[in-house]
Amino acid sequence: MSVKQALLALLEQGPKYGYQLRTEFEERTGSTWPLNIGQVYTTLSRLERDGLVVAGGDDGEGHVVYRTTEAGRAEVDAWFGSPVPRDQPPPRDELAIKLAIAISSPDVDVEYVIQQQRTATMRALQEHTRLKRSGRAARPEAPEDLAWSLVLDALVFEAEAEIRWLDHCEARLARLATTGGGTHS
Amino acid sequence: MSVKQALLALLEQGPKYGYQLRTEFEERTGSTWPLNIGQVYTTLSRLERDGLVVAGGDDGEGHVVYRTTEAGRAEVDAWFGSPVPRDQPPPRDELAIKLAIAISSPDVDVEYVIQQQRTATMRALQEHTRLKRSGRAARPEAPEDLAWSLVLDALVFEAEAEIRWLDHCEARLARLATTGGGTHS
DNA sequence: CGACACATGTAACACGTTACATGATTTG
DNA sequence: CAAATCATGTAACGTGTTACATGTGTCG
Repeated sequence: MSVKQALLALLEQGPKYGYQLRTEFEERTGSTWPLNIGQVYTTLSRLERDGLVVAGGDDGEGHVVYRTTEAGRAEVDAWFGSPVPRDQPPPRDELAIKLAIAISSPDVDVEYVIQQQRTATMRALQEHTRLKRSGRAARPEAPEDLAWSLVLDALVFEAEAEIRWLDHCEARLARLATTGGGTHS
Repeated sequence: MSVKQALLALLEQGPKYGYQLRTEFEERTGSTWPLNIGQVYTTLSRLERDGLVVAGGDDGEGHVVYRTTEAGRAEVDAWFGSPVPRDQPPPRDELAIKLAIAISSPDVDVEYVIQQQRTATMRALQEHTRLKRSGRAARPEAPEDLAWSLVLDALVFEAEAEIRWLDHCEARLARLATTGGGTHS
């Protein structure tokens, strides 16, 4: 649900062809989220079918160039003008679901699950900070570098929150084990 | 990619039928993520097709009862035994993508986008804390209540991290505007 | 020449959502 | 009786992934 709008937003800054869209998408997010070229073309077909973009208009090099329509422009404005919905059913959080089910399952060593996850998340966190230190994002001058830097920060913030939550879960479970709690189920 | 494993894990605690699986899933996650009943049946069909569950064995009330196979049990063990992958391409973050593209787009008021999002996320955060105060999660005694409590905590931690990130973005952009930066593009 | 990047697609599949169809049982 | 809940499914669609097919241009 985000590739569609992202491609549309990129197209609004000037007509582009498919391969170019992938390149620009990856540049602006610092190659954090690789975008399969196949998906670019299928998404463009659907956008065209829905009247949000039109193909046509040579760029003098024989590329299949797309540009936004009025409806497409409206869609982009709506995207930027409204927040990503964070109320109502939030997107499913696999980790939270996993722990929730693990807790009420005998035969599952919840402590171990938590420790495994923390190790993995900390490794990811270290990789993100390493990238920040070493990359263009270290001294962002161009807007694209700033964008990359901020994307990396988002990943860092998310990872830190996840680790804090895991610690929190561990503490709650430990307290439950020592005080009344006892065995579950 | 999480409903499949969740249903499988629930089935490993005893044979169940479709409707029952939805109820249990929602109970254990405190109705945070409603699960469409249609998806339960299609997922069960696919699990059966893949040899992870088998249908059959009456429960004495004419329900279509499923139970895990050996392969299904292995799948569940693998799920609990390995972390949710947080390295390599992390799942696409719509908000991060949106801001990254917005930053390198003239004609987009990034400040406004950030403020809109912060308002929405703070509203969601308040709703989560309200639920925590008022619900069963306030004094978790049963394991399911603890699970719900922890799920709510996860949502709170995520929302807080998002707000911190938005503040961070705003600060970086403000600094860029006052110091050298100037207009982009 | 051979490998690699550029460039455009198609097909098959996985997962998820919504809406529809159908019927039994329970409860006000 | 009417409405709600329990219960099982199917169909159509949206989005995303992987793999395959095909061809051009460039560079060592």
